[in-house]
Amino acid sequence: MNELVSQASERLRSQGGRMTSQRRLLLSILDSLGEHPTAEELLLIARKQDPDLNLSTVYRTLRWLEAENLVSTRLFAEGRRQERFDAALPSEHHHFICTRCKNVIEFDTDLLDEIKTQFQDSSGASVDTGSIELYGLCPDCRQRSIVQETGMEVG
Amino acid sequence: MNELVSQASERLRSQGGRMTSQRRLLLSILDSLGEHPTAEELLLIARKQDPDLNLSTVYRTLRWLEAENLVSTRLFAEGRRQERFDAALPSEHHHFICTRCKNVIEFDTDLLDEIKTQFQDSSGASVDTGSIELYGLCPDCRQRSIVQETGMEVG
DNA sequence: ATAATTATTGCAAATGATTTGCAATAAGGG
DNA sequence: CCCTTATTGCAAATCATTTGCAATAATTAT
Ligand SMILES: [Mn+2]
Ligand SMILES: [Mn+2]
Ligand SMILES: [Zn+2]
Ligand SMILES: [Zn+2]
Repeated sequence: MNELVSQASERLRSQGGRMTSQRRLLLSILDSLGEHPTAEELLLIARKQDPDLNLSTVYRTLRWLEAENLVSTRLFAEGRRQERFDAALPSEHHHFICTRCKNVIEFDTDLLDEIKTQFQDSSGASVDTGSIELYGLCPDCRQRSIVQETGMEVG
Repeated sequence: MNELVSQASERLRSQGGRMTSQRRLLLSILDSLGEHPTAEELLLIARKQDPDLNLSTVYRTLRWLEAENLVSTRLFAEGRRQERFDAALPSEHHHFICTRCKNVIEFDTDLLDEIKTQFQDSSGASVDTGSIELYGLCPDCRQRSIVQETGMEVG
C-alpha cells in the first residue's frame, strides 16, 4: 500500500470517512504518477481500471485531498484556466514552465526563505508559504530555437 | 491623457485598430486604479460613466492589452478561479496574498534573478520571466489573530 | 462635409471547467 | 448479515469567459 493511500486511510478513519475503491484507485495513481494531471487526465488514466468512474468523483476526491493538504492545486498559465493537481507530498518545490511545449520542470531553492524573511521584515506580515513560477524555454525547445535561428548547435 | 491610453493609441494606430470611447474609459480606469480588478469589477466601475458598457467588451479589451503586454493576468489562489488584471506596466513585481482577508500586497526583490540564474545553470533551460506568490497573514490580520489568541498586543 | 469601409460593440447563445442535488449503492461497525 | 449513512454516478446547474452576428461608429477616401 503506497504512502498516499495509507495517509488518506488514516485521516478518513479519524473523521468517519470511508475508503472506497474509487478513492484507492485515484490515490494510487496520484502517488505513482510523476506529473501534474488535470482532473480529466486523471479520470482517463483511472478509467483503464474502473471504466465507470465518474468525473465528479475525481473532483470530490481531489478537493478532499486539497483540504487535507495532501495535494496542492496549481494554475500554470498555459492559456487554459484548468487546474492541475500536484501530489508531491508537502515538500515545498517550485515550477518552471516551458512557454513553447508547456512542459513543467520542478526545482528547488533555498533562496525563497530569504525572500520570505525580507518581505516579512519590511512589511510586518507573516508569511507561511510561497511559490515560484519561472517561464522560458526548456532545454529541448531552447536548443531547437537556437538551431532554427542560427543553424548552429549549442554547447 | 494618461500613460496607458497613449501607449494603447499608438499601438492601435500602427495596427489599423480604433480608439473607441469604451477602450478609452477602460484604459483610464486601469491606469489610475491601484488594484487588481476582475473583469466584473472593472465593468462595475466603468458603468458609472458608461452604463451600456458590456462585459464582453471588457474582456475583449483586456485580452488585447494582454497580447500587447500592457496588462498581466493573474490567478491568485483565492478559492475562485477568476482572473485578475494587473495594469502595472511591465515592471516585474510580486504578490503577497493574505489568506484571511485576501488582500494583496505587492513587493519587489532582487533575489529572483539569482534564482533564475541558479535554475538556468543547473537545468540548461533559458528563463525569461518569473513570479513569486507568498501567502500568509497581512499585518492587520496577523495583529488580530495574535490579539485573539493571546489577548496581547504585538510590538 | 458626406459617403464608403470595416473595426468594434452589445447582445444572446455557446463553451469549458467545476460544482451540486438526489436517488441508488456500498463501506464498515455492531 | 443487517443497518446506518458516507459516497457514488448521473444530470442539471453554476461560474467565468468566449464567440457569432447584426447594428453601430471610427477612420479614410471622395
Ligand atoms: Mn510539482
Ligand atoms: Mn500587481
Ligand atoms: Zn519546451
Ligand atoms: Zn489580511
